[in-house]
Amino acid sequence: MTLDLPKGRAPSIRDVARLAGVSHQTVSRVLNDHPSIRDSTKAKVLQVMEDLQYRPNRAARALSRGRSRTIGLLSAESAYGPASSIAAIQDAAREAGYYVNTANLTNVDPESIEAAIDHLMNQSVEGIVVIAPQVRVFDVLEQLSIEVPFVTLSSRGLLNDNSLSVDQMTGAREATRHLIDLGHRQIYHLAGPQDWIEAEARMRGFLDEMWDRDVPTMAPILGDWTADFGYHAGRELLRMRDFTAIFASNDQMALGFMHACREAGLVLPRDMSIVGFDDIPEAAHFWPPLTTVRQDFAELGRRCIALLLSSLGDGPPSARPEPIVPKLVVRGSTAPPPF
Amino acid sequence: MTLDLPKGRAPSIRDVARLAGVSHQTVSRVLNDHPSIRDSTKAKVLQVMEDLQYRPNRAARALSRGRSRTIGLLSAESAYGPASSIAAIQDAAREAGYYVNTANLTNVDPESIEAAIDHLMNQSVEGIVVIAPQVRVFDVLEQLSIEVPFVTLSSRGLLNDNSLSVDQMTGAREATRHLIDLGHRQIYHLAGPQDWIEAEARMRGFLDEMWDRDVPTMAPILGDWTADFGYHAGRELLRMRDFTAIFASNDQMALGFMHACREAGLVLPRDMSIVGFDDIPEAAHFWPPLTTVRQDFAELGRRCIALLLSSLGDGPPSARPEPIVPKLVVRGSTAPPPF
DNA sequence: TTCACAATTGTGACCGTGCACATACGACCA
DNA sequence: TGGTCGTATGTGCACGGTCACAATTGTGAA
Repeated sequence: MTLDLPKGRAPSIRDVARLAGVSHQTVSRVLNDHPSIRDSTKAKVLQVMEDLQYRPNRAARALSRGRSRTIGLLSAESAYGPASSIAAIQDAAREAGYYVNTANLTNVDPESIEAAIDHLMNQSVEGIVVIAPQVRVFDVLEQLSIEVPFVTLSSRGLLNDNSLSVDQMTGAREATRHLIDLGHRQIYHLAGPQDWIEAEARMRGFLDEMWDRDVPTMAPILGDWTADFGYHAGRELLRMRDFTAIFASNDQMALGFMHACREAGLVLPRDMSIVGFDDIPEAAHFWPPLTTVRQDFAELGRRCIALLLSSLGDGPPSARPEPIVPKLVVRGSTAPPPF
Repeated sequence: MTLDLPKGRAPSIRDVARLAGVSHQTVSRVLNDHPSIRDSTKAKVLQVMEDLQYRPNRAARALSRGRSRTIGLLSAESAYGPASSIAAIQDAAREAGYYVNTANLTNVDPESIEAAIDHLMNQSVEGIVVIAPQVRVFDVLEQLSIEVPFVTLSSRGLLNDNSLSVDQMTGAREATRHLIDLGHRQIYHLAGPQDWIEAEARMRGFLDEMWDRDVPTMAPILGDWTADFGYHAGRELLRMRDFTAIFASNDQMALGFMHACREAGLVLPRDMSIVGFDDIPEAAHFWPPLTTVRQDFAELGRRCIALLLSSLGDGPPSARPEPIVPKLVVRGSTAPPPF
């Protein structure tokens, strides 16, 4: 006495209801774990669902509830760090029953940013996570007056204060202090691109520490995060050997700089001390192994979702979270100055 | 004479219709670029949409059309390569008017894989892209009998033949040939994890080339892609200096191996030749700069979406695409053997 | 038994859009 | 003048869930 089903169409709660001999509303209740359903009824319905390979239709649910359970992720194609936060974000969101829709940003001109946000808004995302740490992106976001809660992964107390970050300044200060403590007095800083928030914070940390310790500073070099840049900058800088240490704003640039040093015949770390930032997994195997600052990107990603969910009214009303403090990892690329 | 709108609710086509003095269906036609609409009518409707900041409701659209315009991306947390394909996939999909939903795979046990696929299916994705090149993932996929078209990024002609890949074998053969041509006869292969399809293909390429050139092979070392592994494996291998060259299955392991070489007092490339695979952006700045095999991951990602879209009936019926051929990049980490 | 009340289940409308079909309008031809 | 056709627009319902509310059943106390 099997009733047959409309073929070519996925089964709906009404199909399930008919076969289970209940009303569609009862099926809906089973789906949503409504408290007052007789166990026997529930079992029967679940059995039919199983038989029919029933899957709730997300669009219908979103439509009738007015909630999409989707989070948008705006990410700028970029370095190691963000990439490892992204996985954490997706995992955390999924665990909380949300879907994640990603939009990539290849350019940071206002049009692209707006287009990407638009793309996300068009799918009725309930919240947005922004991992695009360029200053410019934030400026655009600020003007866009986005209608949904959003969280940014960077350290500027702007907008709705929903921003999270690693405490870049402290990390940079530690790195700088380490060099000063070793006895270095001529220290360059290989900074990240001017318009990156992280780059700015690291540079500030460097400058502040130098200032506090009364060490005369040399103008930072503005780079672009790549190993290539570190290499070329190194070639330039090493013409005048007027420094004994360098603090690079990320590990890639540090690597490129090391390359330039070896090419110039320097022995590391005897002739030159180098500190990086990020602690990418390869840093321990550079030659010499790189002294750097470790950040916990995964933790950052998880907190990010926690914060967003609390904005959405889901999850605990997370207190304004403290920034994650990064940690200096001393390896073989730093030593006292040669004289 | 502005009619006011229900507040607290986003405007719908009916709201637009009312204000524009037309029927909701006319508004729908404007949205979908229906050919027979008077220009004046269309302009009027568009104006009202603009005024109201109207956004079509995606859920409603998906429900009524029965299409979600969403693609699922199943990705295994992994190395450099896939990461750079992902951005390309997302861009290409967005350009084609699709949304991308990502599910990460942290474990590759069958339950996790099934859960991830389930997560994607639950949002009514129309197709799935799989970037999870472990053999196991494919085995599970094969058994799961997924109801939507899907494309995989790897070189096994299985399932619906919708798989794309870089021709790993050819790349590996070229790398190996390069070492043999330099005069090396004792060559180790530092392979990737057994269960990765790429790892297998590269190992096969290595073995085939060695065989064809009548060079006796030594058993490959099975690694885990990390620089750490390359380092530790290197320490072991270098106890017996019974080889003059090594072909590592990715650049990270090559880096770790170089670390071990220097620690053992070897001068590179004089005492040891090393070839990697992938050409990550940092490889040119290793010490010495790494000879490696370059793959175009972005192109791979783009083709991937093209293939999936054609399965979905969108886009041109792309002919079965040829695999992308990687290219050997010779740098400073290879030289003739010492004797 | 009978009533109050809680537990369980059913009914119908609604969410916002697209589809099938009906209708109105104008042009053109016989 | 009437009929035919093509363009432009309107009407009503379906999509698959959820919500508010109504109806039914079961349980214990009076």
